[in-house]
Amino acid sequence: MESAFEIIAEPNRRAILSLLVSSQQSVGELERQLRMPQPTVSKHLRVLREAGFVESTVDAQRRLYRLKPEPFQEVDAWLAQFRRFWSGHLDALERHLDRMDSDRTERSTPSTPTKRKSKEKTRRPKPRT
Amino acid sequence: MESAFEIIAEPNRRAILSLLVSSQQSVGELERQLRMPQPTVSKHLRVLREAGFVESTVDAQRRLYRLKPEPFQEVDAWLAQFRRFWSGHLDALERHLDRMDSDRTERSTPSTPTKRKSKEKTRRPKPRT
DNA sequence: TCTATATATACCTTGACGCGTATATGCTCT
DNA sequence: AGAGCATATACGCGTCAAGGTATATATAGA
Repeated sequence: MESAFEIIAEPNRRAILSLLVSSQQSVGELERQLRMPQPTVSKHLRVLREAGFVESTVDAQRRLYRLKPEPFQEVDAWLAQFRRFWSGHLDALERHLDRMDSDRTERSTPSTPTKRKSKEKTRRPKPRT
Repeated sequence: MESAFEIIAEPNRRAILSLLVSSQQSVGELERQLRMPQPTVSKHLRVLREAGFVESTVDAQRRLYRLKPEPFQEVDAWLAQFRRFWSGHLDALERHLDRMDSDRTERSTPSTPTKRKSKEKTRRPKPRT
């Protein structure tokens, strides 16, 4: 349960985060809105806190939880490498064309030199490195 | 294993996706670069394919896998609601002020009418800040 | 046809995670 | 001090997913 990705894999935790985006909330408020037992909420909040998604302050008997930005940025940073791929439809088209091409020409691997000929089959008894 | 979030929770799957961002790859190429057993790679690819992250075409005995944009967009869409929060420090200040206010006014739950039986007090001897 | 290669799938085991229940801790007011 | 509320934690359980090993399927070449 280290990475931010595992944290947000849980639907209830995503729901909690979505609720906290409007304003900070106490455990009881989250509990009521999400209609889930209090221990469940507390436990998810603990996970979220330890992962740095939220922090809490004490208000009498309550704990007020609010978001922290860092883990979101981490996720966003990872997602960024794909953004150029899917946000631009240009890229999608590009890849589509590239694919049709490589389907026939038998694609060039980035690492492998690819000395392939036209109709040369991919015959290549590659020894396992 | 429905949501896109659960899919990218797995580190090896994220690694596969990151490799595919440069160009499409065969299972064997991924296997070598990631240094993990072939069945593992195939299994992860299957999960990724069923979740719509990748698609494959046949090249002789090989399968060439490449990315598909939709699930990434889904993740990004969810992340978007938090973006205004972490990118602008302004918002952080806003939240801080809002919090101090809501401490006193005691927010009302959307579904429950909030029957504060006694007059609301919300004692707060230690604001902690 | 037989063999080597490339990928997929089946079976099993293990460990982690989420939930429910019960209980503990902490705070406040009377 | 005692009661009541708000939250945290401990424990047992069921499930599910990931890894490993073995095997199945498909394709190409001799």
